[in-house]
Amino acid sequence: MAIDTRERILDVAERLFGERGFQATSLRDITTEAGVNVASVNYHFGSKEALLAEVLERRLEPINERRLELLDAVEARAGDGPPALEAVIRAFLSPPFHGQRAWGDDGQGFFRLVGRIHAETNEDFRVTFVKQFDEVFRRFTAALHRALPHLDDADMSWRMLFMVGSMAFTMSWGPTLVARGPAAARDPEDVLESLVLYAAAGMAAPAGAPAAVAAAERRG
Amino acid sequence: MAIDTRERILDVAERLFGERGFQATSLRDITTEAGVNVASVNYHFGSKEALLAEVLERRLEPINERRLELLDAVEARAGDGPPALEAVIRAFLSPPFHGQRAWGDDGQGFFRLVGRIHAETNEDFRVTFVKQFDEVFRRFTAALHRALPHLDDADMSWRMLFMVGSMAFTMSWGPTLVARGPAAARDPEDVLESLVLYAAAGMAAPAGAPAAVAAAERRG
DNA sequence: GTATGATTGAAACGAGCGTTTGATCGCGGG
DNA sequence: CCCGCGATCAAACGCTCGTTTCAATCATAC
Repeated sequence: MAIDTRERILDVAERLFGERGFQATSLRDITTEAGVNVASVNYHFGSKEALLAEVLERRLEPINERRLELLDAVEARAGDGPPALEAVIRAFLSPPFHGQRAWGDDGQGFFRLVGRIHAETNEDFRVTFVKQFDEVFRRFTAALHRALPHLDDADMSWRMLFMVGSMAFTMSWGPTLVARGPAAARDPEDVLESLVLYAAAGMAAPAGAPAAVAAAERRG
Repeated sequence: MAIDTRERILDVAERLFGERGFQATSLRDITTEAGVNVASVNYHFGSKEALLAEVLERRLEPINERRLELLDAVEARAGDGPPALEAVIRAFLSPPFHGQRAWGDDGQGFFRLVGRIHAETNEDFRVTFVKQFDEVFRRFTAALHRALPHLDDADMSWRMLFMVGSMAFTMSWGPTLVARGPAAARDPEDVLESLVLYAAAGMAAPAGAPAAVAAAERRG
């Protein structure tokens, strides 16, 4: 009956998981809205968790591919020298923003889902989830190390966490912020640009002394 | 039987909500572990949602109070001039880090919960949740505007979102990161210090032109 | 000591969940 | 023509959930 049951399920699941969260969305919500039978989810995907995994993979794979492409270009441009910090960061941050009607009446599904998924789910799922980013993290960590040689491994890990946090949070709360405060309304491209500037400046901040040392220095 | 049933419930709920998330934690999980009857949650709090609200409020209220105290001190020190950017940001970021055994074997409960709660829950709950921060946001927005007069309202809103995102994400994923990469292990105080430096640099970044203008300029 | 109101307890309620089952449908190849 | 098979369907399964009920228990004031 349906043109493609699998795709219909994936589309609706993406939107509802994004709007309500994974746990709060029932398979019956999804299948009813998609106009398919409840059993078809288990038939096509095996389980609700597997459906979530496929929803994520369908979008994340091209995004991570694009990130690596852009990073390749940035590194090629840099030659043997250190790559341009802002360009590296833009290569990382821009793919999830593109091709998304990020906020507005529709199309927030995946955008919000990505934000949500970082905080929901259990520890096991986190581990599987992180694996999808292994190569991306490795490549970008190396590039950022070359661009910012004054940071040690720990500094770099934490600052990348900060950057991903800003991104995820923006994707999750951006629509809420835009809906509540018209003053903040912005084209997603502009927000991306703000985020790149912010992250680049944060990344480039001087390495701090450990808190204990800093406190001691403040004391004299 | 219990010394204080209410407190026992709140303690266990805080930990389990943090470890597993709100939806994934059942009242029976909580009451069993707390050694109290299932019905006592509804008796003392009214509902599961109300329990969550109280778990959050119990910690957030003193945190937000402390934020305002610290901001008062920073502004008093600044007199009529603009307050010190880094000090304002530290006033905002440090209270949730203090008094928490942020990572390690125990005591991650609230720390992770705060990170989670930003991404979980439905739109209705978000609105109620945000209200708790009304005064804090107003005060800090004003202080940051004085410290960073080159930013307009929209820029400021988005950058504060970026900052909160870094914080929330760090609280949620910090324990995971520390558990997985010993290289990244750090005292929570040190991570806080890194976060302050990162956020201060990001906040102070030059205001960007809208993306369309920037693209036009790149074209010449 | 007893009345009173707050608290706790065991049990059940009804609803919704993810998943499974087995019958049925549609359709291209022998 | 019908066989075989992937896809779909209605229905049910077993379970867990948040919440409610109502009797038992406790602490306290008279």
